[in-house]
Amino acid sequence: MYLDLEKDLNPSQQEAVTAIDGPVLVIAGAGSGKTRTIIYRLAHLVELGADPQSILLLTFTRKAAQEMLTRASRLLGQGLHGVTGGTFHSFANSVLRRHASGLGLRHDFTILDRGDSEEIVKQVKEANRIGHKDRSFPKKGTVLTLISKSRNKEQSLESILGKEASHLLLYLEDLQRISELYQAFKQEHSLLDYDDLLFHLETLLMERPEIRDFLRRKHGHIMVDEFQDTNLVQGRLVRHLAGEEGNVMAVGDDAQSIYSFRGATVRNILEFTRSFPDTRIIKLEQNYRSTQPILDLSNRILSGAKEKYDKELFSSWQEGAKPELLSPLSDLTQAQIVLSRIEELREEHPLEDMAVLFRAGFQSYHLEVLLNKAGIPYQKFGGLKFTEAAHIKDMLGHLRLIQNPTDLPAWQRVMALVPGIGPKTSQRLYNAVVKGETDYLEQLRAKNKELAAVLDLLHYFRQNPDTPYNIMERILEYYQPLLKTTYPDDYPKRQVGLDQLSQIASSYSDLNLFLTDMTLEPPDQVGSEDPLEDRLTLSTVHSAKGLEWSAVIVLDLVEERFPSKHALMDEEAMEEERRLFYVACTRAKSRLGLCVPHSLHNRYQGLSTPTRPSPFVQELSPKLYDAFNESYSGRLQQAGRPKEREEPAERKARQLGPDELGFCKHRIFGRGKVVAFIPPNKYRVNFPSFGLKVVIGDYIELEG
DNA sequence: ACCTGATATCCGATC
DNA sequence: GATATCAGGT
Repeated sequence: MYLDLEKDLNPSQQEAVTAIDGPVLVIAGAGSGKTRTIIYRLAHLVELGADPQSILLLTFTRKAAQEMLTRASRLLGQGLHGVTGGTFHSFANSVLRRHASGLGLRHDFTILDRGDSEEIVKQVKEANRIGHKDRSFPKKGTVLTLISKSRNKEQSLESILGKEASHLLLYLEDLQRISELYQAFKQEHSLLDYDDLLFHLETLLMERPEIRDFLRRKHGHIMVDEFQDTNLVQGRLVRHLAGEEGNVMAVGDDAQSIYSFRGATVRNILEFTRSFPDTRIIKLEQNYRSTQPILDLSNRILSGAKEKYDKELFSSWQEGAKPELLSPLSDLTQAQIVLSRIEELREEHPLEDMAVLFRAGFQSYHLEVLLNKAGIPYQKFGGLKFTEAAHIKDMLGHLRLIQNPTDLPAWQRVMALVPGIGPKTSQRLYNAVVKGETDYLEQLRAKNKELAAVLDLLHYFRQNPDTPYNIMERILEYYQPLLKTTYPDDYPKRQVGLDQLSQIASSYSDLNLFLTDMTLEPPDQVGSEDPLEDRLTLSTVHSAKGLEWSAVIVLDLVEERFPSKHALMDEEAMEEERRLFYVACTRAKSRLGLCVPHSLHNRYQGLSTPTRPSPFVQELSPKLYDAFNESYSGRLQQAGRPKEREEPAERKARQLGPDELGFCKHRIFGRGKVVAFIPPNKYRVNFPSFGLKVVIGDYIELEG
């Protein structure tokens, strides 16, 4: 059996598949068969006799890599054993494990997830009494975000602060100090965060040319997917690995770049041709996914961009329903309306072929409640991850501590579970353990039976290594009772989570590998029920990247939500929001719904605040969609019919007309965007550095 | 001295 | 829902 490229692919795709010598840059529009092209290229390479081991496929998630490999082997009718496929991070991890000693690292280093890194930030901050009792000192999460941004964008903390958080500039020195202490702490205790994986790999490749050359020889064919979302180090890593004349293919779409917040830059696409002078550039512009009406609307979103994209997708399917603009009265009724729309669409499409997309994880809460009530099964991507739940972290903490006794975040978690031990004692114990001072330890052990039991348990497994599953079974014996006391309300749910973790663990024989996978590629939100069940997808737009559904509904297309309020004052950020919206719309094959609620319910003020439609929606010509409004009876009504009444009765704040809403100046907060008027004389204003504030009218000066 | 529970504030997207 | 600090108890 061999591939019929001419029958299965269009000419551009064929070119991309067969250009296997030298560097290739593929600019692949949304839905242009990018994945298909990569799959055929994989298969084609192997068919031509390339050793699968020589292929390196770098993708955005491991899931993506795995899916491509499975589909390619199905196409070929043979397994593709030996292909290295995964994320930059997982690739870096496996190289570093093998060559850790070359960098003065322990080969069993621990990888920190975000929460772990925050814990370390907190610890160095407290130990050095930085920002002590200062309420306005940035929180550990903010501190970590800034440090990581600085590293990812390879800019000084000062310039990051100046651009994104100028109100924190007065803490610059403290933040720099924390950053240094954080780096030193990781180094000292064999801990690596996500950024370290990439930078350490780069160091290794530069300092050890023999290792670099070995990898170059091994991976004669490199493919990089989602190239628009790689950051500077990743770009350099590709260059190091490929060499100047390497057989490297980068696939990306500058119009879909949505990760600049973590340092991704389209510069990598632009500079690809400079790094590899003989690059062939291939464009895929024919869209095989969406109907023409959906593409028309999507193209229109891009045409409003500041930076122009020199492509316009055209569809293979002309016919199709126009996108729908749904305008519920509030975000609460939006959930209701989306639910009924899904039930209608269900007549045409299975649940698994539909998705509801949103900007941030919490935006689906209302809908989730209703879906549960209505008994509609769903899976959610983005938002809280399986491994971020407290009980899972507790369990993994024990395992990590067995593997690396100096893993501080794990230590803190485990010790916090022991009665009578709080943060101070835990810290002191940790210091004693690291320094090998047994006196203090013994003293406490004698007093605290529970402490002795836990330490003995950990010690036992260090002496007698066992499978992750067996270790977990043993730890559960003592953790299970704790679960009930600490989570009296929802421990059954958490019990299920632990069972799932056991299930996953049972397929691993190596503890280190299991732990690494849990941080690097945490399992998708594990549904409790049958995995084959027909389920609706709820997802953040970011997590929906690369995926497609027949019907897609996008929530909360109002200012502050989508675009996010963090982006309102920053032009570049707004452009990224625009591309994000573009990505959301181009996920849809035949049905697209855009929701623009008239008001948002504000839990903490206990009232509904009016909204303004997203500017990206406002600039769309009404010809591009059919509009429906929610009537006061809760039903959708085609727009253009006589309206019943202007304002809902319960609305407490008056909606400002578009002309009245503008910018204002505040003596302390600076310039901000007026979001709403709250009678009698207050305003809700979004200040770029301070966030949303309710201010009294007398204190601000309205512009215009 | 330090643990533990109560209370106010804020909330983006990911490996 | 989480984080950080405060107040009360041992």
